[in-house]
Amino acid sequence: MENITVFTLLERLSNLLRNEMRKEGSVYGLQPIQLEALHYLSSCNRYSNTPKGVTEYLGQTKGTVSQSLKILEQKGFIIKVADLDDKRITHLHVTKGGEKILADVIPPKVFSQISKVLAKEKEDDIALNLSTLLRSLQNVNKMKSFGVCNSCKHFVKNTKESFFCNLTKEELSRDETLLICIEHELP
Amino acid sequence: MENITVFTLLERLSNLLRNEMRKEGSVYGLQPIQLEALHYLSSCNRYSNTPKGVTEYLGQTKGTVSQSLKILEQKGFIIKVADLDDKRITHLHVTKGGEKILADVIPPKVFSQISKVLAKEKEDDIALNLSTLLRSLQNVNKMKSFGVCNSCKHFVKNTKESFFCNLTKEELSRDETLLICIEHELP
DNA sequence: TTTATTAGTATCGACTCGATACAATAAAAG
DNA sequence: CTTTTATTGTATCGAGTCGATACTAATAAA
Repeated sequence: MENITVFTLLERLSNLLRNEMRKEGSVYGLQPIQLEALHYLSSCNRYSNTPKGVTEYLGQTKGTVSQSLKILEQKGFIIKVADLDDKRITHLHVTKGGEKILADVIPPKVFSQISKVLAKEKEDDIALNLSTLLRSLQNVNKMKSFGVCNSCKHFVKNTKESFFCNLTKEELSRDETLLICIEHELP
Repeated sequence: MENITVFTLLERLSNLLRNEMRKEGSVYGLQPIQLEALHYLSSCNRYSNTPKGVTEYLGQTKGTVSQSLKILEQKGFIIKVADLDDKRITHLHVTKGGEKILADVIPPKVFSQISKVLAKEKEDDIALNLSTLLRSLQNVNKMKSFGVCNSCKHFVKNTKESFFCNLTKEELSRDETLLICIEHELP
């Protein structure tokens, strides 16, 4: 057993990841944080694809996020759509161009090759452990969980094809139930 | 089993870590990257405590690292010592002040509290998995391993208290064998 | 001795990020 | 129904990151 702490290991993995993101993103003139924002927007639901959502997910100030989103918009990777009910809210949609870049860049090549080196069970085991670690940190920190819709305590499955959110009191499509939600809470 | 990839989980943990480092470091006017450099310097051996070592460990360009080190020196957290044999080389030593800050900041509070939430075995399990992941990524990337001296293929244990490096052909103290080495290679 | 290579610094421009200030809208309080 | 407060988002500033480039000094190789 190596006597390296979970923290130190995570610190090193974190650097590796960030450097790789920088390398991949630079091809398209995107910074790591911009790629992460784009990645989030491509996998969150209609309650979460706002500047506020990105802000809370990335843990930065709204001013900072506003700038990053401005650049993503200028480059044509997202478009802003005003909310119909609340005029303060802007929804951010990833464009075809944005999706294309994400498909090329996420996950970075170094990470996608891991599957070839590690056994499937081992990879699942790692994912499970990382998941446990993340949940623990979120609990200690009293942070939002940002889980997928169908694992939320507000999620209701009426029939095989009818889904409902008890918080927003709205119907949900099948695809939507697989997306990240800003209001997610574990049962 | 959640269908979130290892990459995505690591991305989120990485953000959490970085934000926490920023928060902790800001108390002392230090940026995340500066804390990481200081952390590395406090746990590496005499072959590795150079600007070059920090550069390779953090995966950045030497110009960038040179700037960060300049700030750490100005703040009195490290001192520069010229190498006796090779006049191009500078060794970086963490000062008492630097050690003090590290003890306060590393690991960030959020991470040290994890031990209270998770069982010891679970934490060890996570560390083992992270370690496997890191080694795999380093292999695929053909990166340096930056392991501790006594797990290196150049390490020789003569007697119970006599240690030797077959690469540098030098004697090693007991304490040194527990430090990170830039020349580390797995057997 | 000449020519690479290595270790490190200095400077520049594009970008991040927190802080602050601000505008617009919505919700709550009176 | 008006006033106050909270929420959502943008704009601007300064300190700092980071890669690129150019540079110096010292060592190693030809």
